[in-house]
Amino acid sequence: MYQRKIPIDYNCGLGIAMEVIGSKWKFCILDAVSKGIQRPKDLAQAINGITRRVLHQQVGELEMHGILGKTIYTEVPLRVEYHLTATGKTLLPLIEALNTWGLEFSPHLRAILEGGSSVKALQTEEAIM
Amino acid sequence: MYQRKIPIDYNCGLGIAMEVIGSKWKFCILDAVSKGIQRPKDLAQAINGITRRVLHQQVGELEMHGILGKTIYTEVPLRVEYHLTATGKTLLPLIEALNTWGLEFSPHLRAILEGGSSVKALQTEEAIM
DNA sequence: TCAGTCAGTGATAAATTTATCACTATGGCG
DNA sequence: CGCCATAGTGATAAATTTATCACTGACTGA
Repeated sequence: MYQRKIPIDYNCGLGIAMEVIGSKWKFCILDAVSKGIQRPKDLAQAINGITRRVLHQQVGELEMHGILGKTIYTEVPLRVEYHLTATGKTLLPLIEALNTWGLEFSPHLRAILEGGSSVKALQTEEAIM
Repeated sequence: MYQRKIPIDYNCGLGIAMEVIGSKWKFCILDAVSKGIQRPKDLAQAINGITRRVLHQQVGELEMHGILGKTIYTEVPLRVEYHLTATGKTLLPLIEALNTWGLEFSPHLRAILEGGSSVKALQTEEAIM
């Protein structure tokens, strides 16, 4: 794994949370696992846009951080399943809340980024006094 | 601002949320602003480790996304204040929750990353069946 | 004029995260 | 053996985010 050069601030809860779950795919992975999708192959199919390589990287970090657990069944063909640990389960409400917020905010972001001339309500509030 | 090459998925709430608040400093900035620290200079002092340049970048994005509003007082010396918009305020509970979670998780992360030989409870659960 | 405060910008480098592509390894099965 | 499916790794490039450093600009007051 990548060896950090800038140290983590263990006193900033937000920083810690970001370190553990703040990446492009981790939320999605946890969400999928919580819904019963447990095998790498299925995860890769279920999560739109992720590649096997990246999935492994992210899952590996989640496992290392104690958010996901891994079970290897020595069947043929090989079967591997990931599951949320107790710690991992404490994240679910946060994920759900963030997802909900994001979906609500989505149209605004789209309007802002795509030069929405229609939606102006939430646009930059800038005032000169 | 940086021009994305990989497009955003507007259907993934988590992705949207990450786009808007998922960065090293944004949470901290919002937290500070919500506590009444509103001027750039004060924010730069209050947030440990951030530089003026980066602060401006991040604040600018938050403003563009409609999370922060900006008021310019044409006094001397110039005074600028940022404040949470209505949308921004909807983020506060999430920030609080993430911060709390992070602080609770902090010791585990530290133990894991710093080769903790003492704390083993939450370590990788890997089983072979 | 010169230093001092405050807010901000431009160019660029460094750090970090994600993505690509080509591989290895195990075992079943025709 | 050759080919399938599964899970995984190594090397490296590309994308993205953060950091550095030197600036501009407006204004005050000595």
